[in-house]
Amino acid sequence: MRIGELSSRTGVPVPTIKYYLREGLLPSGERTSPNQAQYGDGHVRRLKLVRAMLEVGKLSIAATREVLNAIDAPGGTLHGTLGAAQSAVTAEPSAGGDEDGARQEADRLVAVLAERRGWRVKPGGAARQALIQVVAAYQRLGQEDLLGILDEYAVAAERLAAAEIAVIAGRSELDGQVEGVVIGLVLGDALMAAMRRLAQEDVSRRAVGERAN
Amino acid sequence: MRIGELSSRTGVPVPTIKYYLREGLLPSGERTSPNQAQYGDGHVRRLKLVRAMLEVGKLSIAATREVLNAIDAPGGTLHGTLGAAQSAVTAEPSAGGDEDGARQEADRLVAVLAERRGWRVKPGGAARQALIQVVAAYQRLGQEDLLGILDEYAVAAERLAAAEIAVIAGRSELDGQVEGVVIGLVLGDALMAAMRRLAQEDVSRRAVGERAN
DNA sequence: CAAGTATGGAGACGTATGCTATCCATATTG
DNA sequence: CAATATGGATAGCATACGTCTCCATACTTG
Repeated sequence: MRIGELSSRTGVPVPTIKYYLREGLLPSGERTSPNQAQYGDGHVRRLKLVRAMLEVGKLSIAATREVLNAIDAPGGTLHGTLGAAQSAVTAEPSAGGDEDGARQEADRLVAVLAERRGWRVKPGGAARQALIQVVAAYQRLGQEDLLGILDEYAVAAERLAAAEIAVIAGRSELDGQVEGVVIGLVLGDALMAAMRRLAQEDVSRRAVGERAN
Repeated sequence: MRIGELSSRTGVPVPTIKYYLREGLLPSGERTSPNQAQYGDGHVRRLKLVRAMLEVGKLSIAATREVLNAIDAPGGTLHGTLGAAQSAVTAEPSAGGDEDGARQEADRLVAVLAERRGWRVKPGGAARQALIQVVAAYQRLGQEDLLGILDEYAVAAERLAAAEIAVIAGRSELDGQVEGVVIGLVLGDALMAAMRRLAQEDVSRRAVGERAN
């Protein structure tokens, strides 16, 4: 198929597809003449993935490109791909000062948590740094009591990660596994966020005892 | 204190504070003369909250303003404030077409889920629409099997929401409660996302049997 | 096979966002 | 009293994510 059909099959405007091609989010089609190219089902699939990461996952173009590179990297292990994708989606923490020491306190809290849960995670890893940042923010806002349920979050995260990996490990082809892990990573955030809102709405409605929402 | 001290106490540059004042993210100080104003601890507090929502919560200036308005709205119930804050942080879904019908399928799936969990949530609510969007994305990407663990997500979300509300309900002043609910909403997403990455890292490391991370 | 439309490729252009910089008259400070 | 800071307002800047315009070439439709 040519670009027009790729567009109509995915709902993505032609100029936007051209833009993605330029940005390296989509491999170019197979050239049949100097200015003609053929696209296949793989392009449709990839384009849908790109849109999902951009629109649902709210990734930037650059982050999306890095994630795709991680997926496409040949010979990577699942674990390696996940790590690469994680650092792609986790913006590093803008190196702000830490006058109040919340950063160090948070670091300690996270270390204790990891210990308690038996997590062996890289000290300098993107995921860990991100968590430290968030915990520090809670502290700076004087919301230490909310950090009391940190373990609830941890348990929830553990269970979800385990369930997700179990589903993905059950897939036959490796390609599907790699893609699944990354989709679970990127879209999973959005899924959990939406689910949390829904649950909050319900719990808060009950707590307040409001009739018929 | 004057703006300079407000700046040094929060680490936010003076021009940025001025910008926030203009954008209505921060109330202006108490004028002592035509071009002098006094800021207090409330301003420090509010400014920290603003920064946390922008940097950690990744909210836009506009969303931040709406959330603050929800917090400041007089006479709102906790439930009402949560609802207002939720629609502020949940961008509406850009009204794209749904040629493939994934949208309808997702809608049905979410309805069934809500039924199964006993959730009474607004059909047109922002949270629900967001979830439908995410579920539709999974389907469009052919990741239906990952939706098999939707209930795990739901249970996790329920537990977290309940724990959070319990902590907040235990607070004495209403102001603290309102702020807590909103912080739990905004920063909670970031917290859960970071936690998920950490757990994924650990689970994937175990699954792959890698030695010493 | 002629006329009209679509394509690939590349650069210019547009819009939104989140700050920074510059001015300036007035206040404060050393 | 000279140097610095303030508030207020306007202008400028960088980044991000597209969209528009061109153009020579290729399809395709009557």
